[in-house]
Amino acid sequence: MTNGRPLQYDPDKALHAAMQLFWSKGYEATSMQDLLTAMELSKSSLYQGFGGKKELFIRCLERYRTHMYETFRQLLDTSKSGLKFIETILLNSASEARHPDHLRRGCLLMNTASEFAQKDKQVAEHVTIGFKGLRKALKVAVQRGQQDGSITSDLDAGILANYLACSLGGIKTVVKGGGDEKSVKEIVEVILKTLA
Amino acid sequence: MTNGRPLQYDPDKALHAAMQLFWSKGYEATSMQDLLTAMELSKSSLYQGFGGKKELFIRCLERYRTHMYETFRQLLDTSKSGLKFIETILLNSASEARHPDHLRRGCLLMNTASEFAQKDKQVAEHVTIGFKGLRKALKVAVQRGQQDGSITSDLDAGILANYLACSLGGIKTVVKGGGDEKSVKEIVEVILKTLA
DNA sequence: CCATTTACGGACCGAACGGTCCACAACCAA
DNA sequence: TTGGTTGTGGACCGTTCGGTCCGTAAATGG
Repeated sequence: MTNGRPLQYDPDKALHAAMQLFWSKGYEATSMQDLLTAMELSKSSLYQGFGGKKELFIRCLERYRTHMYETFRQLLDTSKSGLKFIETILLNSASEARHPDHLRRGCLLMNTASEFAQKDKQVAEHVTIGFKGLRKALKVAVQRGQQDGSITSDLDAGILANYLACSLGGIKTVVKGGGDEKSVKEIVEVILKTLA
Repeated sequence: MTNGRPLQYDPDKALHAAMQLFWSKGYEATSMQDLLTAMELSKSSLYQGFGGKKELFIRCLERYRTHMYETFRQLLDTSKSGLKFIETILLNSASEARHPDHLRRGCLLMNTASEFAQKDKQVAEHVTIGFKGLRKALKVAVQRGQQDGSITSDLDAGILANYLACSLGGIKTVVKGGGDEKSVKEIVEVILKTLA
């Protein structure tokens, strides 16, 4: 019972650092050493506090997901219209094209889906959950757009949300593949035209 | 000068096997052992014949790219219209959704862009070349579609080609993220509607 | 001040990694 | 048959991987 030596690191900060690293480098390419350095804790502390590499990674996925939802929610609340919200998100992804390499890192969820969602049931499940939440968030935005008239009601909100999730993934891919910002912005325009 | 012992393996077959493996597992997750087994040759032969892991990988990228172009060219030649060609490509990607995990592997070029194009200049260059070729092929198809009337001429062919490359990448991502075929087909419909 | 509890640093582990090297095998020309 | 040339199998290399373990540090309650 009761307390022993207190933690010498901030678990939240450490988790954040780990997430950033996984996000930039991917799972396989991130070594325990990398993590220890970035998280500023010792190996024993990492294993004690987070279990191991995979467990840590999954916690990073959860954190990323949660943060993403929260960001979307806030952004939607402060957006003039549903369409404007979506435009902001798409253009935000597009703007990564002019970032330096290490910041042109896409979306952790999609990267993970691409890297090894197929190989690990547990990870795949978390990716699926994340995608589902993304589509849900987009659907809410589309519905709001359909209500405020900024988005066509000719198409089902769920389908449009899926379409947008797909487009978002495509943009991330194009940017990672070296697409310049101008091209990506042109693509965004086409996508937005589809919604209007 | 002249000949010594003849090769005991088929270089083309071996390269093909390596490509399949990299395609399924990604670069980092594919070990030399995996490659030796799949290519059915010895370590020395691999180093002698292909240089090393990275060199081999790049040759796989080249092979993939070439094969992709060839496939597209043939398909376009036998397609009723530009739009039909694009529909075929998109639906083909969508159909991966019902494949078993190890065959739901997306596109080697895009996977590579996602995995580590940022980390290696040489690889990044090959990815860029591959993307450029893909966009070019799509542009040709769009132009044919605009000529035969199956695709709108309201939008620039180059922009539409970029949009399609993006959409293709998005579909691959969605499928990898566990999207079911029905949803993906609905997405394809929206994309096709944009073109018409 | 001591017992207990928890966290930490770092030595250590076996396995796997990509890569090198060399003795030997298999072919050709002379 | 022999010398030159190329390919092959496998031992071997140092490094790094993720992970374990233990002695010690730092806190608490009695």
